[in-house]
Amino acid sequence: MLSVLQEAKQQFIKELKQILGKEVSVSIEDLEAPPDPKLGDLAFPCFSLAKALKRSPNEIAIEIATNIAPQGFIKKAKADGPYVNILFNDEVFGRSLLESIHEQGDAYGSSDIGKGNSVMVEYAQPNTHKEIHVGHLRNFLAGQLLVNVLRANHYEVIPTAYIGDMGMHVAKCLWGIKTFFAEEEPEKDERVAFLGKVYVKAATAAEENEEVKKEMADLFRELDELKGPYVSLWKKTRGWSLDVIKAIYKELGLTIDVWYFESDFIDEARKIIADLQKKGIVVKSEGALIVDLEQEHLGVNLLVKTDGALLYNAKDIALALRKEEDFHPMRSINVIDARQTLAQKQLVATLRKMGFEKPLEHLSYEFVTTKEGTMASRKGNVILYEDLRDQMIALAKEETMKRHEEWGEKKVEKIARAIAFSAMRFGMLKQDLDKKIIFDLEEALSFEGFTGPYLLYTFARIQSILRKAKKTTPLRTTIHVQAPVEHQLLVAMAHYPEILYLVGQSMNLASLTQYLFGLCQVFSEYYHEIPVLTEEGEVLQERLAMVEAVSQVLKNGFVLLGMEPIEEM
RNA sequence: GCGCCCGUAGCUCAGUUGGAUAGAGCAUCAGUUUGCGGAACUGAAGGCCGCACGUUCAAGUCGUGCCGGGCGCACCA
Repeated sequence: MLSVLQEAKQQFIKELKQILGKEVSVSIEDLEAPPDPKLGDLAFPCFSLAKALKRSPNEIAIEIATNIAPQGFIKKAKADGPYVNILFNDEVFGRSLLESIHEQGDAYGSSDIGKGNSVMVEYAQPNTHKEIHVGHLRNFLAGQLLVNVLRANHYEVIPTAYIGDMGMHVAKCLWGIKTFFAEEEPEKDERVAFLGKVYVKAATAAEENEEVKKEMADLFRELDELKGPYVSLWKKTRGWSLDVIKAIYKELGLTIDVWYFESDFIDEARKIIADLQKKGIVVKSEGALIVDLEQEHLGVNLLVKTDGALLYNAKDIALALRKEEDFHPMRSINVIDARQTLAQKQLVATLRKMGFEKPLEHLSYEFVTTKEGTMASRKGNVILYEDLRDQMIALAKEETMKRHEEWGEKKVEKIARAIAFSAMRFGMLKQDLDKKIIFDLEEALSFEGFTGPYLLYTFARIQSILRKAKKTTPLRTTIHVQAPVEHQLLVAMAHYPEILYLVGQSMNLASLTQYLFGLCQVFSEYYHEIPVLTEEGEVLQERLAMVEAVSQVLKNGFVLLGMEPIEEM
């Protein structure tokens, strides 16, 4: 189904084709948006035509503009230098758009592009025995946004978590418990904090003492085979972590359907490696087992350590094969930290050597640092997710109570949570994935400007208007635009389907937040300039229809971002 | 040393995949409320788009080289 904007574009293209004849080809992709809305709604640059026709682009533009008849979506065409700019007929364009938004409702903006395509998205990959910090948050939220956007484009998405429940970090932690805290049994809500504390102590002990390191490595090898005295402690502490991870996924709205655990791939990985050794793909080098990828300029893929312990890369091979076996996804996207780009390439190259040709896509994102530098559990400068969340909720509560002294505690709590989570989500998603986030608490706690709460506020004001109007009269979809800002608002809403489509294709997630912020800005301007409730009759109804449409578009965007569209705040 | 990413306003970032006069937020200054919610709006100020060549009608955007920052490159995950 075509969006209204596409229909308008098609009409423009059709007219262009009629004027230009068959000797030159023009397509929808040639159309642009003019830099200044005053210039028009769509622009057609004549440069490439100038070359083909050997005439000046300005001349061509004038000729085209004079030959375009005002009809349908097109109110006027004019030549501005080498561009043909057209203005929309607000009555036709506005009515089609408002009808389209009203009819499609929650589905407005979605496309069918992904129909019949399955996509596996792996994105929530924390380790057990460690605390969740703001770095994980970027991964969780970006991954979930990708899932939501792909689903809105009707891809059949399989959201997948991969939990690092086995590895050196686990061994270190268990060693730490046995060595320093054998007697301690933490309270239920302090279990993971306890594991974090143990990890730091164990990690420093390992750095200071070679003997300790050896003990840990021995422990790891035993654990790796799921044997020995530590298995029961591993199971218990692993359970502690999983409880917390699941709770956090739930409160962040992660819709994980498939759970994979690193510990499940140990046997498979060993079998695969043995098989690859026979085939000569895996070879022994410096005592370790590797795949030589020098020819691909990817160094060596180290799979098994000299002491026989499996490395992460080895289990990743098994994971990739298992995904294929379980789901046969047409595409497979891994949302992983940019620091693992080489490892991801090595994985793909190794799989190719094995005859597994399906490419894995790596949606890479830069990590989150503090002003002081990289966060590391050992350095003790990590900003824990739960601390951030609690601070944001506390601040949101304070601000909410300031504004609504009459509200009860329960209501304040509910609204404050929505505000705090919107700030957190938006803050993590508003920036391009390939830019580092230098985490600044003060900035994170800001609720003004380009922030989640600003969007919620805009939405809440819309709801306030709609509540007061009580919708006693049926909504009209005719429109008589009087001010430029009304026209701008229509155009902005019309762009939503295109944005959603492009975000799905390019995985440029931040552009969705940019778009929604821009829409809110235009609406805020409208809000200050155009009265609604003081109007009567048809004008009132038309403006309510407009406001309701904005409400719908914003709501659709909020759902994708995981922001709760609250009625008041 | 090799590879990848980043460099745009004081700070944090956009820039429609090569198009018109480079835009937002924060901070600063000056305004707007007995009109639907001031978590808002309007305006001002603020730019050798890291530097230099090149490609072409056109470069913040593409190519090459340099400078600066980050990350990765064999037993961590």
